[in-house]
Amino acid sequence: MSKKSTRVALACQALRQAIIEQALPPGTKLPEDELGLRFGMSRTLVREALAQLQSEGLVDAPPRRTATTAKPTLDQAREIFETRRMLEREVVRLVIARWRPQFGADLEGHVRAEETARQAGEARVSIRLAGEFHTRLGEMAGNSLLRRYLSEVVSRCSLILALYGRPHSADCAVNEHREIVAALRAGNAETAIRIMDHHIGSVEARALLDQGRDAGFDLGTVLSRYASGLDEPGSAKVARIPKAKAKGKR
Amino acid sequence: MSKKSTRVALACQALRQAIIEQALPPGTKLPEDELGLRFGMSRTLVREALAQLQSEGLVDAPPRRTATTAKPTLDQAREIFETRRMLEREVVRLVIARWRPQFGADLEGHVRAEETARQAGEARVSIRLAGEFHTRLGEMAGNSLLRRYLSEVVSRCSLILALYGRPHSADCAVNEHREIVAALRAGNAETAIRIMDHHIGSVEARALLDQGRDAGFDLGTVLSRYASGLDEPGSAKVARIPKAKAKGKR
DNA sequence: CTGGGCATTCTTGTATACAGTTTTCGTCTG
DNA sequence: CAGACGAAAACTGTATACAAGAATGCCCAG
Repeated sequence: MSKKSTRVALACQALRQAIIEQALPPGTKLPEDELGLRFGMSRTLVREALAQLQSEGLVDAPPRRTATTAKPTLDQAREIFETRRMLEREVVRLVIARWRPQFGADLEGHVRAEETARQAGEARVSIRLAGEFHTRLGEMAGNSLLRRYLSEVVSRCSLILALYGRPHSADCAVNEHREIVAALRAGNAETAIRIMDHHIGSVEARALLDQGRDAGFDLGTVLSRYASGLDEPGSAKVARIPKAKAKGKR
Repeated sequence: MSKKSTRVALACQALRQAIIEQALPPGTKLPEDELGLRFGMSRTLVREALAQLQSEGLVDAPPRRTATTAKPTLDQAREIFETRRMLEREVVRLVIARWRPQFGADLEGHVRAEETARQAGEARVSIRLAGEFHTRLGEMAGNSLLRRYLSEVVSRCSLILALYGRPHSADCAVNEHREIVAALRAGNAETAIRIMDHHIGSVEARALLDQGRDAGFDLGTVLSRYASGLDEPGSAKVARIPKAKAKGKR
């Protein structure tokens, strides 16, 4: 939300990315201490970040237990997709209503990037770009609240795919995105909505068909990839540096 | 969101209520210290509550300055109403789709309560009930995410009315609510949506027509009305009680 | 073995200390 | 008298301490 580029916002961003890109599978424990250690900040800030992510539905933080990456139930998943479909519909309407030629170029460029990533087999990048396509549309709708809601559901859908979907998702998605752009450009709202609905439907189907698997992974190594801009010991931006009484990873 | 009935949730609730009922006009300063004093908790928790409310759009908390009750711009107000209209539309559709006879009785009871409050001239209660009517619909839609989004926009609309609307708002609203219930009962989605749209439109018109006024009020006395369940000195639920180094209201 | 404590350890809940920023206000100067 | 300066006051940012609640594991009675 607010662009306050504070450290908690960075931590948030790092975790959000990691969760969305499915690097931290649903259910992964997120102990405040350890995150604080990794991010080079105190639990106070980690806790703030976790609260934020919880409100975005990416993290479960039940009262007196360790937070985990969210693990939505099938019912919740359905709700999220239902909501997403509504929002995307409205976004399409708004984008067409406010259409600028520049939008077309912009979106087409994005789709090209998706295609490139797909061909390169860059799963992680593909996933991110696929989400960003929708986010981008959300921006074009010119309603920041709607954009926020859309971003939230899109993120959560990534999470759901990680939980219930099959590993390598965004394949045909690229083509569907291309079709959507074409429909938008043509300015036919009903058509565009129909395609978008179908697109979401196919994503949902992919998600709710087969069951998830658990990959092996390590919290530390994964996070180190996402913690750029944080935890630079010599940053000197901060008065006191957390003591980090490293106890050797248990 | 999560029903964790912790103290911060209570503080949140108290502030939210106070803001929605327009007891704390937009722009009111909310210093962490003073809130902590009032609520009998430390800044840590107050801060958490404020963060939550900020994410709901009820509080502005710019980086290094005192938080205030939110003061949306006209543009933001328009965005919020636009979004609300979308959500309410979808809610109406869903409610009709899942209609139970009990819904009718429930809603009619609610409208009666609104009517009673209106006649009694209970402005504060009227405002709350008017919002709850929509919230109630949100529950009947059977989609908790959608419900959350709806609650959020409804709250924010109350805030907007406090800022830009005329003092005593929810008058004719009761009748419009009655019409909506009738349309829902009839099961005609298109009609119900049309009425709902008109309803939101009239609320919006009321809001964005004349400008706000500032009433006299005092943070302390206002909050004391909303802090029930908090700050009971003998509650003994907590180990340590904040020291409350009362410095006599400046 | 085998389930039920009970001690130990891991983590979270919450208050508080201290440093750094922003505001406020009074005073001084042109 | 307006604006500038500067010191004091009011707050927020962040780390940390300590208490208390879960989780884990171990030992013993049955």
